[in-house]
Amino acid sequence: MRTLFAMSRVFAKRRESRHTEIMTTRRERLRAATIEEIKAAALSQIAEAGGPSLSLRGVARDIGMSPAGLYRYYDGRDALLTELIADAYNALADAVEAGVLSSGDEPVERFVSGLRNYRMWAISHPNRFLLIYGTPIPGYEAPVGGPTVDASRRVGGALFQSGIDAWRSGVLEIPALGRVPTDAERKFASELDPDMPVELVPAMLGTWAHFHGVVTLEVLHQLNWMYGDDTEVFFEGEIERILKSLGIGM
Amino acid sequence: MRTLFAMSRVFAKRRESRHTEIMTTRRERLRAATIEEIKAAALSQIAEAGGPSLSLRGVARDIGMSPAGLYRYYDGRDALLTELIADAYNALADAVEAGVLSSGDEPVERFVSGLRNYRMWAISHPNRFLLIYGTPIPGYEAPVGGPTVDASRRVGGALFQSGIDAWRSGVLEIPALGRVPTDAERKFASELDPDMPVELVPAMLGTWAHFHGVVTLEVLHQLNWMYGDDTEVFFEGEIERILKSLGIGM
DNA sequence: CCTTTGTGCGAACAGTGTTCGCGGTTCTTC
DNA sequence: GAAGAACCGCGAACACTGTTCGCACAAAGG
Repeated sequence: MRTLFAMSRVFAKRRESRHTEIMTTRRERLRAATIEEIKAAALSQIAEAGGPSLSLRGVARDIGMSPAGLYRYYDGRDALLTELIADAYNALADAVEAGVLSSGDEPVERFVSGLRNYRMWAISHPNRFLLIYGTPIPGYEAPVGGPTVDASRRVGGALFQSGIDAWRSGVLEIPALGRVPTDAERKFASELDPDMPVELVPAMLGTWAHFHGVVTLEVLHQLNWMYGDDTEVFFEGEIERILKSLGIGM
Repeated sequence: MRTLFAMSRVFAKRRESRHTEIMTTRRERLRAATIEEIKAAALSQIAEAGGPSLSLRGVARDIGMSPAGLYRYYDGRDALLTELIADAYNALADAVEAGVLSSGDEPVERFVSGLRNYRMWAISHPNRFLLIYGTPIPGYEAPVGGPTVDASRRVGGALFQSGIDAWRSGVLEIPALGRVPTDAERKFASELDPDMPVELVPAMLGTWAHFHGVVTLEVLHQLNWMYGDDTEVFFEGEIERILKSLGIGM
């Protein structure tokens, strides 16, 4: 045991001497491992009983640590939640991006594949989905400049990007906006692509709201009275209606 | 004071002797008043800090009662929540129905008015809205045959009814369903109106999902990065897009 | 008038998040 | 290599939560 400790220290020192930037001392490695263990336990607890019933003492029991000890890693329950929320956003964004990328060259198909992965991730991780798009945790409030806001943008970004790609292919018919575009809409559109019609921005946001509503109702089992456990048939129908409203007849 | 009590007892006795069905003894009246007080305190607490942080001891403090005393009125926190959830469903249904009824004779206008009131109620009572359409409360589970399921049907019923009225007026153009209708969809349609096309059922559910998604994102402030505090302009735009997808060009 | 029923409360139990101060380990610096 | 700083983990405690139990009292019914 002691020799092992000594060896790892030697390795750490060696690395440290080579490039002081990425130095991994023994403590730092253990710390990283502990953090992973904490997050894994918390995630498992959330998956089982939902985000609001995440218990610090519970994860402490799971990993065999005293509740007070956890405070060396997270400054309370809210801090742990903040990280888990950011992770959830990122995981959802990853799923969407993966769907877009892994699905041929046809832009509309890629777009639809992104939507499908959005849904699949939500259905597969309902409690994590509700962590980011459900009722905010009581005491919790997202840090204004924190990691959650960046991560939440990634989700919208991935969807927007594939939507714009679909528009670039020329198959979308965005109907005229029945009102004056907002300054923010105009700014957002011109920053993304100067040639983009402003109407595309509210159309994409509305599309997101539409299928997000479907997914939310699915996750909360609010459609089961009509479709039982097979709500996917409804989701696929809504995909078609969404595409039609974007001027795409499949 | 004593005379007043005596009088009310006389009245109670008299009523009881006349028709024993609807008897309001002194105790029953006091009990009803206490229940109202409890619910009011709980509602105020929810409005302030959200449903999950509803505290039994808190409402006990607010109304000047011991925590244990509350158990004479509600069999624990979940029972109180069940009633508040049912109330919230009913209040939302009332709002939708009021919107439909108070808005002229034109069916589409009535329908849209229902949607607008759905949104308005949600924006005005965000925490009650999240009580019914947000993350379920940790320990809580809706009683299978309880009052919450009936109340939740009322919301859908009001929306469906006004949607069907709009269809009856002949202005809706429901696009063909790209799949075989579900048995449940067929049954539901034929029970509501034998002449109704089956496609109307998923179309109405999808419409609900669409604007429900918008409202949910509004309530959770998930659209503020684009529209600031004025998300109504976006909602109204989505109303138009919804109508267009139902074949109605405003 | 006496009994039954309903009502309210204090105390207690098990659970929670969080803070504090103490030992012991690990790293850093001289 | 030794001294000092930084970090880690824990037990105890505090304030809070929902819930249960038994006891006292008021109201209702015979």
